[in-house]
Amino acid sequence: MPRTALRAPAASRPAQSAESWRRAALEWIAAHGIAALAIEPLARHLGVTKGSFYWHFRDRRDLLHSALSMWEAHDEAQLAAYTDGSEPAAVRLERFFRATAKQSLTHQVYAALLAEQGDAACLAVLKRVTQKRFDFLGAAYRALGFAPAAAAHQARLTYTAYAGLLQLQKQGIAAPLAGAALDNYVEHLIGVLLKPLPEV
Amino acid sequence: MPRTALRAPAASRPAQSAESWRRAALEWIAAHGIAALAIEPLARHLGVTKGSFYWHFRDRRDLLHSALSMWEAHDEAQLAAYTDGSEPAAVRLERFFRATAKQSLTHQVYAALLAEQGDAACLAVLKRVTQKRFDFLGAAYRALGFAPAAAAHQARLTYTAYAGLLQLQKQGIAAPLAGAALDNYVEHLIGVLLKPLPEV
DNA sequence: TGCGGTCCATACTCTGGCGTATGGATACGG
DNA sequence: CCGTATCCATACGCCAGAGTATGGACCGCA
Repeated sequence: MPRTALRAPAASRPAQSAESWRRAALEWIAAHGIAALAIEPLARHLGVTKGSFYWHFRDRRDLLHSALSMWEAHDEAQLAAYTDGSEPAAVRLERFFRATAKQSLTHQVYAALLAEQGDAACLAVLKRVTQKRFDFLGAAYRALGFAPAAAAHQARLTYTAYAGLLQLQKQGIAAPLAGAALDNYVEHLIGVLLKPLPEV
Repeated sequence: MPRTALRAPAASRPAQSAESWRRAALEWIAAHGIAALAIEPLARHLGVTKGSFYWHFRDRRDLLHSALSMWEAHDEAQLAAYTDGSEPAAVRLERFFRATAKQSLTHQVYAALLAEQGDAACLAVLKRVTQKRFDFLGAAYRALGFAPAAAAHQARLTYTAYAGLLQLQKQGIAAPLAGAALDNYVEHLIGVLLKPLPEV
């Protein structure tokens, strides 16, 4: 562990190796899951040894929490990009749908987090991120004219469909849905999920 | 490992300890995931030792595959109950929705299987089960009057919403949705997912 | 030139789970 | 009453990964 840096890390050198550990950890999680995040295999993957790791981090939990914090911040920034704009709700949601449909590291990490149950801190991160996204969807649906209760239900339906598709894609089931097929499906989703509810 | 039983297992005695191992394995998987399925902890949980395990099974893979086969057979039987009936498609689907909404061991195991990536055999089981359920939904939607492509999309939407809800519930996020709230949501789903598509 | 600080390699110990070997206990048939 | 088969406990060896201790390479600076 870095003993309370007495001197600033010499801004000239890169020396951002802690960052690479965090990034590598997220990629590893996305690929193999949280439980599979081990120090020595990751070190081998990076071409270094544990000596490096234990200089930058206290232990495995430290790396895990540190990496997830980084991920959470990134996700919040991502979401904010869709909250700030003052465009109409329908347009914003459509844009959100289309952007979210594309697989990326962020979503893979989310899938891993949702899949395995890590410790309390991991669950807390997962809860915060999920709640933020959920609230975003609920607000969007209300802006679309849904009644509060219906908006909540619709947000839940939309979000669970997102989460479920993530899992299925991750396992290679339900065809990767690339290109035209994906667009086609997204259009279907927009047709079903973004239309005002029929009076029941 | 049982050396090629020279004599039938004396039908008088229960001696079905292999079954208890399988059941316990499924419960353990439902609770802690596939990766966490270990022999010694499970033996401690059962109040026995590894000696018992290695008499009934060759190794960990043996138990895992054996338990999952049992689970798969159970799931197929469950699904068949909704395929056999000659009731109208809409009624059948509604019944399916309501029944599926209740959490149970089967669904927890499915969630675990969907979450972590085990070996090839596990993935094969997962694929078969998913495909069967998916086909069931697709056929039901076609019977409801959906065009083939739309039925496939709708089946995907429905199924991913199911899978996603499973995961969220498993993590204790999105409120367990018990009782009235659950019924309420299921009604919403039926309203959104079981109505014929509006002409787009 | 030597000194402190940064970053990593090497060489341990320790823990937990896997798989094996072997013997003990119980029940049943002859 | 003995032999055999079933089922499980005990006691090992083995291995991978966690965490620790220590030294060494390299750099900036006085």
